[in-house]
Amino acid sequence: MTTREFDGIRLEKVREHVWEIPREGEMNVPARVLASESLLEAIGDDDSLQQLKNATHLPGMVEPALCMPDGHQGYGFPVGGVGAIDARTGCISPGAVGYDINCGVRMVRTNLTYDDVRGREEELVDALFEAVPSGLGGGGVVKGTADAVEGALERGVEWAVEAGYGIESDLAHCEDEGRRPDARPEYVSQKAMDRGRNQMGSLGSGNHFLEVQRVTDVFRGDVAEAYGLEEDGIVVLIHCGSRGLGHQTCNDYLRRIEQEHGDLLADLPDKELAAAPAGSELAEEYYGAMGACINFAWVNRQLITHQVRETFGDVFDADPIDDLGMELLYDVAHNIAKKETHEVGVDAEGRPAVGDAAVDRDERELYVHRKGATRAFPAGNEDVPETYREVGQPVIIPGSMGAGSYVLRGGDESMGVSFGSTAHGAGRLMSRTQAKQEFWGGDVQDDLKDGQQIYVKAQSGATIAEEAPGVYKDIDEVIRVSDELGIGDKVARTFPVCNIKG
DNA sequence: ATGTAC
Repeated sequence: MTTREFDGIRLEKVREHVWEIPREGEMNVPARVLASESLLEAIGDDDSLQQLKNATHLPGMVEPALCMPDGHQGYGFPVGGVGAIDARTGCISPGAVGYDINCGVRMVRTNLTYDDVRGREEELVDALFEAVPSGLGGGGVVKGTADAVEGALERGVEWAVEAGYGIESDLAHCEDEGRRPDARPEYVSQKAMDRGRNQMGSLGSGNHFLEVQRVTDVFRGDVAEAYGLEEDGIVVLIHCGSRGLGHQTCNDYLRRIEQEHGDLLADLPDKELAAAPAGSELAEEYYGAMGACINFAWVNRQLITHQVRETFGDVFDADPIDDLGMELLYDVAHNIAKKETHEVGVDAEGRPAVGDAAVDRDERELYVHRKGATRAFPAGNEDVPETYREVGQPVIIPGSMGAGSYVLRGGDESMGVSFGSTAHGAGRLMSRTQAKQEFWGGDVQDDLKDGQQIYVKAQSGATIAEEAPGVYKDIDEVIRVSDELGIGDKVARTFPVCNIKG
């Protein structure tokens, strides 16, 4: 048997791209890493494996805890982690969702080709930079009145479209149609709402960005056609989340868990995994508040989409919808927990079980935590919008600003292998601190422009250094693993034209 | 990720 060991954690190769940390001690289930040998080396280089192992201690975890091929260490639970926990007997963990609730990415297609934008990159990047608020702190597209914040939290994209910031088809082209049915705005604190108030329609900082891209490769022509993608076509990618509002909400509930459920916390190997027991008031309140933050993040990306459409309309002197065909291709969340029903192994008494103890499979309602992982439902799944149901859910996976991105479709194996999930990006190779020691923002910017005709404009040079292409794993390798496992199939590849950052 | 710290 092929094995690998990192800092005393041993992994056994189950099959190609699947590595298992066997169950031992207090682990409820084994853990699995979905990675090629080279990606596993990168994942084993930080604390991800220990964090993944720790997460198997969470009560009610069913089936192995998973790390996607782009995984790296995060707060308590790895970024790139998927944890499926029984929604009746288990728990829900804010750290396994992430501080940036519904950080996610959407792609807007256009009728433009690369020839239409070549030579006008600087004009375009300047106009977008002007139109889309970015960077730390406040300033949004709309005035965040109490009614606006409330509408966004309660109704998501539906609110934004009714307020004039989108078109009807935007709703269907968004995960959950841009609205979590179980959102409970009353469980979002006043402090969180105050932080979100003047951030409605703002990119933020860190790895968040807005990028104009050209399609360089089409791998599955029929699926690309269903998605409205063609080689040489121009698309726009928007990557951001719920800003201060989601961050505050995560923080609020972590503190409340510490105060109200210290007993559960004491049994966990890492305080950062703090979880509210399923069925508790706190679990219900966090789940409802998180749903509202999810809606807020969707509104955020929707308002930015509106600004992008207006800007393209101005720059190309055309109607963004009728002439430029700027329809939303799809919007995916990659920091989220949702109640979903999946098949899990059960023992003779019908209790969730793994390995030899599992004698049958049965459906269970689970809190599926996807932290830095993207839902990737296959063709035929009823949660895939009707227009895409025959080909599978679009999965948008951004790479670094020097490498480009991928559009995948949910693969036929995703439900059985990864609770209908795949990777969410290239995944960091080093910390932000280390990145700033290795790179200088201005140099990175010059190299991208001179070497690859990629025009980057950012609020802060430090952010460019933190997000330098060399800070990330190889996106092609991440996607290869997803494709070969059959959890997310390659549809098209894009390459950056211009990029704005916080 | 984040009014980059309780």
